[in-house]
Amino acid sequence: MDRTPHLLVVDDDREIRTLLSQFLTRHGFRVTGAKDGVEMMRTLDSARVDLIVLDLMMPGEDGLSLCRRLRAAPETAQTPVIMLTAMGEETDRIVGLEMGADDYLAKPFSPRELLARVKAVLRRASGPPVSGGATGKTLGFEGWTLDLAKRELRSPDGVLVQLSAGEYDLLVAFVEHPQRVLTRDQLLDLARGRSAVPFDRSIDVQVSRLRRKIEPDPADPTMIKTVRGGGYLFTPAVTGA
Amino acid sequence: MDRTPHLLVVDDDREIRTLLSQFLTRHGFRVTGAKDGVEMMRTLDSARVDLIVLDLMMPGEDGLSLCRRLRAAPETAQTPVIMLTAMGEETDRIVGLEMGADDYLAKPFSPRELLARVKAVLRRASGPPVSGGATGKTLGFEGWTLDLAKRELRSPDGVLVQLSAGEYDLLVAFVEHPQRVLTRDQLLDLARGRSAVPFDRSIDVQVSRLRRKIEPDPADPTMIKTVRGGGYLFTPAVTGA
DNA sequence: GTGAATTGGTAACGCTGTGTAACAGCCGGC
DNA sequence: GCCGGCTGTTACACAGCGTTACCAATTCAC
Repeated sequence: MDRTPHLLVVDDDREIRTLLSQFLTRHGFRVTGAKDGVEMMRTLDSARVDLIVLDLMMPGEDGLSLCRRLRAAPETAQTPVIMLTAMGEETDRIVGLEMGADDYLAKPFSPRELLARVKAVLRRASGPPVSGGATGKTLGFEGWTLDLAKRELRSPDGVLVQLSAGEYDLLVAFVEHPQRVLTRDQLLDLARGRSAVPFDRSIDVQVSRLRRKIEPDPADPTMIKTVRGGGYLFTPAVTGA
Repeated sequence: MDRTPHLLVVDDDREIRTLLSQFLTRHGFRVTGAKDGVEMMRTLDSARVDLIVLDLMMPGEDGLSLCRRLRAAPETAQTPVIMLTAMGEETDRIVGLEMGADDYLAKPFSPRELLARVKAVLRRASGPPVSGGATGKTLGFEGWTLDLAKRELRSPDGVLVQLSAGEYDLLVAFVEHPQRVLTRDQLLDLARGRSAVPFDRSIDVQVSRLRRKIEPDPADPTMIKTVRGGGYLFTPAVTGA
């Protein structure tokens, strides 16, 4: 299984971004770059990210503020963050860590050092205890109930529908991004944490299998619609809780 | 079976951390480093730790405060702690020991000296009490009761269910990390204190045995769910006491 | 409008991961 | 030493997933 961790490098300096991307890619990670908070959020919105490398000093919204926003949003509250900063002062370190960064690195640093930190953070990244965790949520759509804690789906008449792990992950991706066209690439990333290979049809097949279990008439789907040339669209409104 | 003691070195100074890690690893221990309380807690949460080496003076939350927190939490109340401090004053020693540290070492110290203390504390700690286990507490889930002091499990109708030592340890690992997908590696570490060897299927087999004793229908498990490609998930909410 | 090209649906197949029975080694009790 | 229970290993059956292939639906070129 391809569980290559997906890193997101956020830095306004394009040179640093490409440098780090190339280096980390060579060392077996999948890397996406973002030049500011807007791009960062856009990426987080449509892809699963395992760790964020975040520059502290950026024009516009800076790293601290972005980090705070990450921590505030339930989807990203658990995502590890490594902060980069030009100033090696202790105060920044403390502020960064208090803001919720998982590690901190003062510029200039060697890429090898960042690599070591990334690996260390990922090794420990199996989230904090349940106390603060966003676990145990239940989502509803069109009478169906999706229990995220139990990984269970119930049909409108309360029957437990057996989903395979892959079908469940795909459904979660849809339910967390309703009423939006998701490309096969995005779905692959959200549900499988991997990127597409040429002529990848696995999402099509998995969508087909999922439809068979949740669509009243799989031949004429209403919940998961196909957008020709675009991807798939989850039409129901989703209620949280 | 690998019963190599697992040490956790908590110090904000990366140099000291790596130095001690290397030295202790060379002397036959498994060592994890943590740079602050957050990392410490995260590690404790996902791995079994036999002893903690804790720096007294750290930015953010300091060693004394962390030690207090360790003692307050039932899972770590029994875990031995060796305190490191830059100041060799008697007061600190007393405060440290009062806080619940098992031994105390003033910087600068030779690694050999720390090694000796670690061995001594482990020898002492492995004596009377049940290792690692939080004594005296009782946990409940879905009507079941797990008595950590007696190492006993009672079914919802009050019947004592006989568990082997391994099944019990595995169940404790699950119950202490509910609603989180635990990899086979993590479970092996939590329940057995060892790491996986290639093609290690022992966790699968043990899960299967445990299911046979606690699942209403072992063929369609509801409490211990399999996450294909991920590991296992303990779904019930756990109530403490 | 017609035929070709593109895009998507899904059956079928093979690889891989998981469940579990059977077996063997170990350890403790006697 | 013998016996019984526990644990890890092995082997095999089976289910899930990705790939491929083929067909239908849609779009494009003319």
